[in-house]
Order: sequence, then structure tokens, then C-alpha cells
Amino acid sequence: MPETDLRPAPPVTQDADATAYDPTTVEAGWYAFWEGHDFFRADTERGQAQRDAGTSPFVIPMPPPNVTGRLHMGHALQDAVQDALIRMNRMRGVESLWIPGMDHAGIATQNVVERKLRAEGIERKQIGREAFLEHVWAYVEEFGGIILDQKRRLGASCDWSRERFTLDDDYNHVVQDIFVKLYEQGLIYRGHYLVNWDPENMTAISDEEVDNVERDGQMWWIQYPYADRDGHITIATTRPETMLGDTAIAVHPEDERYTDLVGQRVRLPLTDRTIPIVADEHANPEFGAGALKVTPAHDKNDFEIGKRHDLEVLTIMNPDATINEHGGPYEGLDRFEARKQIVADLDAAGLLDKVEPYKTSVPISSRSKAVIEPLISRQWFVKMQPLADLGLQALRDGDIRFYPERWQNEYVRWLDNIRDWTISRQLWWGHRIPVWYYVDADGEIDESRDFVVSVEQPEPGMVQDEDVLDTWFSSWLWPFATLGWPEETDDLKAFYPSTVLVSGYDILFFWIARMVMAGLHFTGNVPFRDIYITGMIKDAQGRWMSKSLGNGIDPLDMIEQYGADAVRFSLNVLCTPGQDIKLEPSKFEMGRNFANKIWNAFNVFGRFMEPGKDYKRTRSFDELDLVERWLLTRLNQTVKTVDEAVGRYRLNEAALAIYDLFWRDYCDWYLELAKPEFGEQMDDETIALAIEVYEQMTKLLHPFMPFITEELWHRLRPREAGDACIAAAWPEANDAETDPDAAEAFALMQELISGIRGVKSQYGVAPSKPVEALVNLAGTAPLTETLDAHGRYFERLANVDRLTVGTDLAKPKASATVVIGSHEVFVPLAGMIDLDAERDRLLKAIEEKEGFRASVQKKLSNEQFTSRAPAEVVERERQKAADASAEIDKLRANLDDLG
RNA sequence: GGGCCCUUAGCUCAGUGGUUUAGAGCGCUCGCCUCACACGCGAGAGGUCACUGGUUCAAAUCCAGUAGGGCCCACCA
Repeated sequence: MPETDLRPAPPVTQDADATAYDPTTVEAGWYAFWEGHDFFRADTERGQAQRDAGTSPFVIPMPPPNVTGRLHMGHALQDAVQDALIRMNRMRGVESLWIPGMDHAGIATQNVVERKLRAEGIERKQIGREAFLEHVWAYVEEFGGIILDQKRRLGASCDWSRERFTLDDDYNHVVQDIFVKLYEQGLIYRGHYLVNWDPENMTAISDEEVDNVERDGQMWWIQYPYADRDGHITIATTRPETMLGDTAIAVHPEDERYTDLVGQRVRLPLTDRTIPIVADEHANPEFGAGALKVTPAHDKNDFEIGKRHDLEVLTIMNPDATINEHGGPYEGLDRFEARKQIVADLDAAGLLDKVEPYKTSVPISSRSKAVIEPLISRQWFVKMQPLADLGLQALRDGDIRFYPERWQNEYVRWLDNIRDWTISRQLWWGHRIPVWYYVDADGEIDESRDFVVSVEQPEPGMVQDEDVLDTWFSSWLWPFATLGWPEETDDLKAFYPSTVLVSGYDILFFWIARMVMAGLHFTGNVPFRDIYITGMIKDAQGRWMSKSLGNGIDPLDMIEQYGADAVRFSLNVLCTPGQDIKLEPSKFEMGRNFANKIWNAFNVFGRFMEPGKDYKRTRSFDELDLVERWLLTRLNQTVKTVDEAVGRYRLNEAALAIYDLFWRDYCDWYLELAKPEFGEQMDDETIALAIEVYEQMTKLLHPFMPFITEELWHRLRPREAGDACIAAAWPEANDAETDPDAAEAFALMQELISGIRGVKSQYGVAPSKPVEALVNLAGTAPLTETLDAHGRYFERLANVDRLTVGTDLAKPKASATVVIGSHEVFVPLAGMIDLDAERDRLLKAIEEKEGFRASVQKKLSNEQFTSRAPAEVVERERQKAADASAEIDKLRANLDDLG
């Protein structure tokens, strides 16, 4: 063999009894073969040439998985879809690029390493930033990237030569560059604001990283005594501990109960402070006591009220959510401890009016699951409105398109209500914020001097901002940063914008919408034209798969058990765009069984092939046998169906169409007729046709089941070293080899044969027992000839040893009858016919037909229908009624005949 | 509070440019180790397409509403 032939050795032939397909050996070798031949690598020059010629290369940016992640079913689903699209387009001759890579995943990765170090007795803070980051890098070196190998197991044909990591040096540079640009454009600003503070990770997070969870809580009604006279005002709160930071009471300006109290002061219980009562529209007279405690430093609405009334903003918590020095006796207590204590103290002081159960929605950090504490803090933000406008405009202009379309509503809704993005994170693992500060004599940041925004250190001695950027601040650049932007690289010119993004709806806001905005803002172009939203994988009960529930299904277990091809095929069949998938392992049996079918079907002709011989058909289409012309017709129809379905991103429809073609048409009908009898040989012409169609189906199936198809590709014919299924030309529908008449004739024979089989089954005649059959056609001579010439079909498929075809055949005594349209089949069953059973059978058939005819006639008797519906439709209905009548007549005549 | 999705055979789901007798996989029934495949072959049973009303010649499909399930966003403390 030539040196460049990297084909794996064929799997050891299994022994005669073990006929089930074993994917393990077949799937082991081909990935190296593909990679070795560089089939995954997109060629920039070819891509550019295609773009110049007006055809865009086909490009998918792979959603980069977390560097420390493991493959889960969601990845497997999306990869199965993406790889199918990539392979299909590559076979079509479109330069195709699937860009792989990984995300540094700031908080997630830092947490993993922090936990690991803690288990070893090492605290992050003790060893310091630099040492900690060394640990993280070491961890990433050792355990990172496993997920990419797992994708290889699935057969993902991504271009590894273009692999990127969001924390690579050059990527890091791009991120920092972007920060500087946005700052200079006035789209990044720094400020003290109330942010979502995660006390567990001790960092700010964005609004999108907060989940609101409904919980059973309590509402406490608390008395605040007036400062200057007797009595009190009662407020209701779900968070009594925050009262330590109250700086006002608010009542509605038109709330008559309180109008004369506005401007007076109350004594804040448990502290020695007095605070004013202010009038603010935000207080709802209908809710609670109508009076509202105002804690500007720990509540978003209160913060706004505070601004309106120029109230003091008093932060009472430390970053770890313990009470700070403003909490007096409660200093040092955790916020929930403090709550208990404060409630107890209020109760003791007689200031607690009542406590009632109350459902509240609690903000939870999606990262740590800790309860978010709104906290004033100095952070960096991106001003989003100008970017959102771009994103909305792109959709309006039709520059991006969602599949399924309804997801654009979510996209629009989010962008319409866009809020500024908190991008700074108090972490160490991530892209350092490119901002520099002057230091004073004590080495502290000199707040009196302006900071400098710059990638490089502007002056010796300046210190860089300690914080890093939100992970998504790097991910949103993925589609163009991976292609070399901001350099005008050849890759960028050839492969940007990409074609389609395949992702789940869970990251529509986090990632997809932001990529659109970044693409538009920085490159002036959308990052991708199509957005294919997949559903999410759920367990059999419809619950999210999670570690804590232990209900996850590991794709690698499934690959081991069923094979990668089976997993990929099944996932593609199950995947209706935008719809969640309830998954259980048994779902993969469909794919496994199919792979087994494919494998075994090859043997039907494979065992007759001479090694090394290239079988080529010499017969023209017209010279082919009827079933062969039918098969080619079905093949060509299926190619059209597949192309059409894939054009709408309906890979499930495409996969099922090929499945049907292969199993129902090719195996169940064609092969059953093509395979030789007993010890006979298969002639070369038959082998050639069997191979030809099988080869075409191999190509159609390759995007879904790359391994088994590649294996069989090399068994079908002698192949040159570089000849591979992955690089084969995608089938094109051949109208010259499509014969609707043959298809129709064969379809009729299928019905007749099924009818005869049905009679035999009904009367308990063994399928292997030969029977006689008379086909009484409704008077068309050419059809008679056709059927007559193909008695062999009836013999092979229904064991009809004597077939009579005619137009005026008399029904033999003691025959069972099947009526197909206006045609009849008589099956003489002397001695076996059960008159009562036959009568029942015919009666049932009559009943069904009459029901059908009645519904058609009802339509026809409606004058509105006949006058208003298109003539063509009415005619079709008339024909249906006439056909049904003819069939019923035939059935009745046969019934009468029974006596 | 606003919005979206789902409800089709025992189970899991396709199908909604309106018009053949609504499909698949699994399960079920009957018969088959028919020399490619029991991960298989043949033949069957099984559905008033959640409910109500409307539009239409014609509705599983379009519109309105109702019920049940799920999700997203907002959040009057």
C-alpha cells in the first residue's frame, strides 16, 4: 500500500454466529485516517476563491466548551448536528470550516482549582495571585482539553489546526484591545453602583447570571417609633437585617393615612439613628402597611428612592455578607444570623407586630447558588444600548435569521430591555482589566489621579487593575477573534462572517445576542447569518440532567454501549429544532439497530464480490429491471427530500428519509429481490447496481454516521489512497434516472404482494408454503404485461408459485380475495378457506371503504364545496368516490360469491 | 404582571405552504431461527389529533377562549 494510505486494518471478521455489528473496532481507526489526510482542514485560498465567485464557504464557530469540562449530552447533541452540517457541505464541495476551541470559564475553573487546593490545605489568598494562577495553568495543562478528545470520539470533524483558547496570548490581547476600544468610544465606564454581589465567590456578577427562585419566606411587620412624639409607624419587610442600613421610611404622597407624617422623623429600632419619612411614588398603599423602609445600599428600588431624596447610602455588609462596623452589636454576624438575632431583639422590645408566611423570589447566583446580596461597589460596565440597537437593526434587516423563527422574539425582548453589562469580576483567572493606576508614596492607589486605559503599562510604577473580565466578555468575540481579527487575515477575509451558529436557548442572552452585537460593532458585519437553536436534553421525566440528581446520561457510556454512529444518528432523529428532548439510553437502540442493518445489508452482495474488483454497471437505466428502476427513482426522490429538509435545518426529517430509503426500500424490497437463491451466485450486473445504490446511500448517511460509512466505503470498491467517503461528492438527484411509471407499477406490486402475504398470514399458511395467485386487473393491457413479466417478484416475496395475470379472470372456488383499488387478487386456498372468516374479512373491508366513501360523498354533496373549491380538487374527490365505489363493488361481488 | 412553548397510538415523539383512509421508534398481538441481519422478517391491533367556539368549500393544521404541564422575563418592600 502507498505510504499515504492511513486506512485502518479492516476489523477482524466476526465468526458466523456473531452477526451483530460491533462498532468498537470500526470506530477506532477512522478518525486518525481523516486527520492524517487533513480532511478537516479548511483551505483559505479555496475558501477565498469560492467567496470571490459568490459562494460563501460554510463555517460554524463551535461553542467553546469549558476548558475543564466533560462532554455531556447537550454537547453531543449539538456536535451531532454541527458535524452533520459540516460534513454534508464539505461533500458538496463547499469549503467548510468548523472552528473548535475552549473557553477559560473564569469562575467555574477558578472554583475547581480553588477546591482542589483547599483539599490540599492551600488557600488561594495565602499563596497570592501569581502562584495561584500557576496552579490553574498547571491544572489546565493536565486536565484541560479532555472534552476535545471526547469530541473526537464522537467523530467531530473540526479543523484542529485552527483551535483556539480564550486565554491564549493572542486572544488575550484581542480582549484587552476590545476593552480599550470600547472605553475610548465611551461604551465602557467605571462607577459605584448597586451590583449583584455573590458573597460566596466574592465577586460581582451580571444580571444574566442571577436566577430568581421562588421560596417560602416570611414577612415581618415592624414598628418604627416616632422620634419626636409617641406612637409608631409600621413597615413590612422580608429582610429585617437590612434595617441596620435604613436611611428613610417612604410613604406614598397621596396616602392619606400618612400625609401629615411626611417630613417627620422616626427612631430606627436597635440603633440610635433617626431617619426621615419621605413621600415617594414607589410606596404602594395597597401593599403591606403602605409604609416602606428604605435601604439604598442593599436594594435596587431603595437605591433609586435614595437618589430621588438624596438619602445617605449606608452599606452594612462586608463582601462576605457578614455585618460590618455599621451594624453595631451585630457586627461580624452572618446576614442570616443577624436576621434571626434582630427579629428576636425586636420581639423582645415589643416592636414586632406580626410575622406571616410569604412567598418571595430570591436572587440566586447561578454560579455558587448563594443568595445574591445587592451591594454598592465600584465596577466596570458596558453601555449596551448602542450595541443593542445594532442587534435589533440586523434582525429587522434580515441579516440574521433564527431557526425556529420564534426565538427571535426572545432576542428582541431582551434587547428591547437591555441593561448595562457588569463586566468586572473580582477573580484572578481571566483577562486582566487593562487599566492602570498611579500609586502614592505608601504604594496605595492614588485616587486623586486619573487612571489610564491601556493594554501595555503606560509608565513604570503604575499598577494594573486587580480585577478580570467576565468570561462572556471574551466569548462574545469568538466568531472573529478565532479568525485572527483585528488583523485583516486571509482567514478572516475568507471565512467571516460564518454561516450558522448551533446552540441551545440557554445561552441566547449570555452569548448569542452578545456575539451579534460584537460582530456588528467591531467588524461591521453579523458574525453568522443563521442561528439554529436546539432544544435542551432532559431526563426521561423531563427534568434537567444534573450532578446532584444523578440523572445524567454520559455520552461516552452511550458511545461505548451503542457506538458513536448510533448515538449521532439517534440524536439527529430526536432533534426537532427548538424542542427539548426527553432522553433515556434506550433511545439509542434505534441508531444501533440501524447501524447493524447497514452492516448486514452489505453482506448480501458483499460476500459475492471478488476481492479487488471494481464493479461498474454497464446497463443503461432503460435496461434495468423494474425494481432497479424503482429503487433509483426512490433514491433520487430521497436526495431531493434530504436537501430540502437540510436547507430548513430539519436534519431529523433528512435522517428519517434516508433511514426509510435504506431499510424499507433497499433492504426490505430491493435486496430481497436481488439476492440469489440457495447456493446460486449473484451476477456482476446485479452486484454492480447493489453497490452503486449502496454507495450513494453511504454518502447520504455519512454526515450522520461517519464511521460505519467510511468503513463500508472502502469495502465497496478498491479505493485509491486518498479516496474516502468523507471527501466523496454529495449525491445529486438524477432526473434522467427517475421513472415515475416504474415507481407506480412497483408500488402496485408491493400492495398486491402485501395483500397476498396478509391472506396467508390470516389463514395460517406458512410464508414458506407456495400458493397460487390470480391477479385480476381492471383492464389495462400494459400493466398486465408488466406484472406478467415480473412473476418472479411474487414468487420471491410471497411464495407464489403459480401466478396468473389477466383482465377478466374468473375467481376460483374457495379463494380468498384482496381488493387493491379496482384490482383483485384471488388466492385459492382449497381446504383451508374458512368461509366465515373470509366473510368477516370482506365485510370489514367493505365497512371501512364505505365509511371512507361516505365522507367523500358528503363533501361532494355539499353544493358549497363543488362550486367554490378548485375544480381540480373537486375532480380529485369525484375520482376518489368512484374508485371507492368500484372497490366496494368488487368486495361485494366476492362476498356474494361466498354464498 | 408580561411573553413563549407543549397537549397527536400504551410510551416517546414527527407531521401545521388546508384537501389521498394522520405517521415513526419502542411496546403489544399472531406467525416465522426464510442460508444479510432475532439489534431480524412477515402480518396485525391501537388515535373523536386536550376542550369550547369561530373563520373556511375544506381545520390536527388558521383565529379566539378554556383546562392541564413546562419555560423565560419582570418583581410591590
